Amino acid sequence: MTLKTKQANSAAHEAQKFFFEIGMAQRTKVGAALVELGLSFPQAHALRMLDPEKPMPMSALAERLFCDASNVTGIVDRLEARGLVERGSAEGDRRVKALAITPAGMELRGEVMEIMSEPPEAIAALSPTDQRALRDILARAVGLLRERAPAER
Amino acid sequence: MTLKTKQANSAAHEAQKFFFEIGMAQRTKVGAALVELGLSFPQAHALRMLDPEKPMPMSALAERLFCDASNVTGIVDRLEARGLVERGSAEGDRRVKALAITPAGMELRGEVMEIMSEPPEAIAALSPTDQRALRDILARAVGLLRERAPAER
DNA sequence: CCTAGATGCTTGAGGTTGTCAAATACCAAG
DNA sequence: CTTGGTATTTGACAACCTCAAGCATCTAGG
Repeated sequence: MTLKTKQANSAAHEAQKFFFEIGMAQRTKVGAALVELGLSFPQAHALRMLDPEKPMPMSALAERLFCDASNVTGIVDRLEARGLVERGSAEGDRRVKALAITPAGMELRGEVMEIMSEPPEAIAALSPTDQRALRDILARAVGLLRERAPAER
Repeated sequence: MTLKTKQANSAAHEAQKFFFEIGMAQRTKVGAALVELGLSFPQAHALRMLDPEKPMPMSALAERLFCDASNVTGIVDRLEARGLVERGSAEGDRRVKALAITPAGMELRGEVMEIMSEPPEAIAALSPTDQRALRDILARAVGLLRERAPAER
């Protein structure tokens, strides 16, 4: 412990190093693909989070985006200006705006989903066996996380 | 293919879904820890990329940050204003600024490294066996990537 | 030497994201 | 009807980011 610095717990730390590197590369790739669509990362994320089935209040979107409600105003402004999203009125409470995706928005949203679900090159390069193993391990990881912190709110 | 949509290649795609989710959570956690240090993500990243041994030109940092050189000017301005970094002069070419980390910068850099090398909760929650397996698979992934694209510049 | 082009960095304009505090409009309970 | 809470917007301010233009400096051709 004193000589070898941190030998213990090193598997998770090394994994994190690679995880981070792959994530960085992916972020760059995705970012480039999004500019092609004329979308910034937050805009794309907002489009992803919106429910095609049911309109959603601004506040709900802010929560999903982990940012201030006043920030969402601007993001939605730009999306609405391009006709991708509409601010409707919610029934029962005239304060809340019901965010709905327009057909044009759905179209773009589809492309965004495709871009962002595309696996990073590093993962795509793995053997099918490794890919399955990776998926299973990551599935376990998020599973463990969810069962450990279920009462987060 | 027509009925089941995309069944093929789904392992990598599912893996990517989990990968993205873990990455998002980690980004939030790291971001929060960085504000504690009074650092933004780009600033922390810059600090990480600087070489403690050898001063580095602005352009080199811009490359590592994947952004425009003019952007680096501002980021370094703020780091320098806090005494974390110094713009020295490079020998041989009076145009280039040699970026060096100050002792205070090294201190903060250490904390940043620690924060960012901390594995996401999801990964930390895995069994040691899974952690090792994950590390090995990710190591193979970045290895494959590097050997496939060695002549990137 | 000296001049033309290339290179490293900064500056300025302009846009998006982000936060906070204050304003507005509305709901809901006393 | 008044009082307090909630949803959204606005305005001020800061950071990040890109592009185009500018400045100083280097380098190569004549």
